[in-house]
Amino acid sequence: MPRYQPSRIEPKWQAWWEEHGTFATPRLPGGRKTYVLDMFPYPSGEGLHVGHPEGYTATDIVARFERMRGTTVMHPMGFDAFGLPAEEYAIRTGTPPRESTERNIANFTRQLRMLGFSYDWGRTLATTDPAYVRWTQWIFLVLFDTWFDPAVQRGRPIADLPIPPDVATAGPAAVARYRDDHRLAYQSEAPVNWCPALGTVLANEEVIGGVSERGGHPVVRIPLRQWMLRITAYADRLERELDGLDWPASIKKLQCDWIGRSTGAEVDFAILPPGATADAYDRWKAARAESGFPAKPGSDVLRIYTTRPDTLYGVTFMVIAPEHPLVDSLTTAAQRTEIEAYREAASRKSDLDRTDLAREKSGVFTGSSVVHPLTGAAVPVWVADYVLASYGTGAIMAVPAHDDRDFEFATAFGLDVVTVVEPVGDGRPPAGGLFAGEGRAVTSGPYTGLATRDFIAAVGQDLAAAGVGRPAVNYKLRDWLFSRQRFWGEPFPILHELDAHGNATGVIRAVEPHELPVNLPYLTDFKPGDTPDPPLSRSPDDWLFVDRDGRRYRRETNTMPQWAGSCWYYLRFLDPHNNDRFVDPEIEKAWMPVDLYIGGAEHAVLHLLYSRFWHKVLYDRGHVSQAEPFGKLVNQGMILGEMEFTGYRSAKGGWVSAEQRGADDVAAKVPADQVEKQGEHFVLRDAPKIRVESRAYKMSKARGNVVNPDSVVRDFGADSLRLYEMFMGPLEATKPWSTTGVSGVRGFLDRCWRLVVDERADAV
RNA sequence: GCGAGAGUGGCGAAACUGGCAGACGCGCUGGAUUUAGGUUCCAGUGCCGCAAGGCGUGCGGGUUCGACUCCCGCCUCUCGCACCA
Repeated sequence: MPRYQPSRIEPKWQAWWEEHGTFATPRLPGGRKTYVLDMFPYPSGEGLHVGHPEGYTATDIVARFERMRGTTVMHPMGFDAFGLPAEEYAIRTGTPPRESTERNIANFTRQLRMLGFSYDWGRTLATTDPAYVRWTQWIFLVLFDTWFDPAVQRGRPIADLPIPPDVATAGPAAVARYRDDHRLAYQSEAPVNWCPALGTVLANEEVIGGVSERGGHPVVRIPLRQWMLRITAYADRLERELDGLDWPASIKKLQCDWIGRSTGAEVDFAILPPGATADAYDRWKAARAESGFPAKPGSDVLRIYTTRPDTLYGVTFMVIAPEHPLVDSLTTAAQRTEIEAYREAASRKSDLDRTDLAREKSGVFTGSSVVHPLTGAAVPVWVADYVLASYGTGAIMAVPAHDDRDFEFATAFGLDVVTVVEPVGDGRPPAGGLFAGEGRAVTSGPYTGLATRDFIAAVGQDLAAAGVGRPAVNYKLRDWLFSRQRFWGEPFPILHELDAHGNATGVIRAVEPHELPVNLPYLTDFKPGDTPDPPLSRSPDDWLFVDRDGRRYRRETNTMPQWAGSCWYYLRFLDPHNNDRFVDPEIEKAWMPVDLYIGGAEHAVLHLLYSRFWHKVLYDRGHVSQAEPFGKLVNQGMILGEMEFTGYRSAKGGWVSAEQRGADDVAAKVPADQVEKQGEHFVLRDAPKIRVESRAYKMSKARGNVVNPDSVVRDFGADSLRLYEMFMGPLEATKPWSTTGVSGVRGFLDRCWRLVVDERADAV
């Protein structure tokens, strides 16, 4: 018998499996079912990375094990193929993105087959397939056709939206606009990071220090009409329904933090006209006591949100965001120049800059004051960018004695600090005048002596009774900015009505479901332009303009973000060839939820939150049978490059120990076999006094430490690669690659082979 | 700062509900094959000790017939989040 030769064994059986449909999954499970899913890859031009097969091997083990136990197993694979790299490659080379994407998918498929995973390849899909895009667009139309009813905490058809009488009497156009404002998919003017040099809008993460991460070009914040998805309506359910899921605690925590629920109160501070007399405030107070707390604040109040209404007596100033609508009216003539300049500077910063760590506090006094609702005292109003317009009401009451940000600001600008809470128990005095914890109230009028919790309850009632406050819940989660000024994405199935002059009337309508998909037009030029106008706006007229019912419409020219396709692919795998529905309800009910979902932790928040959101909307509208898509989730860790050792050489050429190196000594790579471990440190084998530094880096082309699965399979075989990756350590851990480790595993497989095969015997 | 996770040989690590600690691999040592080096194969390898034996899962305590595993306190490291009022 011959030696163990994976290069002969593996392709033979892979061909056999394919020929015999070994891993084909029936339409419905016979008895017990399990759905084992990998996070599908983006088919990049580089091909598979050794990190991919780690999770894929883990799910493959479970899938094969369950099949052997008689379970019907769903184990599919597909491709998340829309996205920026294909588009940039297309722009560089002039190749249409669909061409390079198809080539990359073919290469990925070849590599995945070579690794011998037991996927049902009859179910494969790519998010870029027109037949798939059709249903992505269809689900978008479900979102478009849904409003969130807070009374029942669930999405309902837009036709069921109650129309207030004053809207109804204003005519059908007003009703349509009212509906548009309540849909889960809606349009709004949102400030975005626009980079003129790159001709594109950038994500917050792509802007560093006010310039683009790529190329260092200036980025400006401009308002732009955008499609948004009302994920905030589902914030409460997205948080609460994490409970029943078998997910790592850290991922649940991450999602909770991202949603960021907090409870507190909204409080109105009256704005009195300059020179108002004392009784003007009394009149305002009396009117408020009668009318109660208005749903929307008028221009006569500054509404704030606080989690600590018990610190109201410690308020020494107010801060509003530079984008707050009252900035103009609150700014006095003397302060106007300074405020304008500050606001201008703030508009150039991205959100990320503004929340940059350890930044010095900055701000400008508006010149105006508001009236404290409990004491009647005048409180000065400042504008500062540490207050974000997009959270709460965009305005805060500052309590420098009990909030470290307010404390920093007060210290920087010499504002008063008034202590109103003291710690109870060990009686430690607050350090540095700052105490952010809960305790007992001091110098707080009638509330003095109350514990924080009791104070919050009591003052909440009193504020509500006086019509100047109410309990409130806030979320860090923002609505999801869903449109991109890009070519390579799903077009929105939306038409904008035009008037006789070709201008948009503001009326929009959905493309009829039977007209889907709206395919991308053929464009020779899909580069982003000088303006934020999307590439699709340069489409040929026969794509761009359509006539319906005697009216002319222009298609929406933004495209959907890459997340769209990955939000529901796990449903399409169940019924990939269905032309009538996105998934057959009987099939969906039989297979869902996904029993095991494995993928990288980088998707802990975005992908997993977005798909849960879409799934809940589909559930509310009766299209799927369960509220949550993924039962058990496991996050694989990253595979780093081979461990690298760095030594230092002096100008004379001799080695210098790492901890004693001077500024002039140069780093040099040391081969691993010249290094050994001594206690806590690595040293040179020939000179054990010389310490070297050790570190494993992320695999990257630039560093040249990328390991290609093709060469690993060629040198050692797919089974050695798979077995090695499972032996590297815990799936969840971040760990370095080791080629000697792969060869060790190959030696182990060689030994296994010899246990059952006598290589010295003649061929049978 | 807040949160989560992890500390076991020279190294990556295993040990499922408390029941023979260190499977398997790397490295190292010895041997076989080879003109030699490399490759391949076989054996050994937690630490101390010639041995008998003793000691060992970050440190200190506790529960238990029995603790890597459970409880309390401390130390170290890694990862995530971080002006969200």
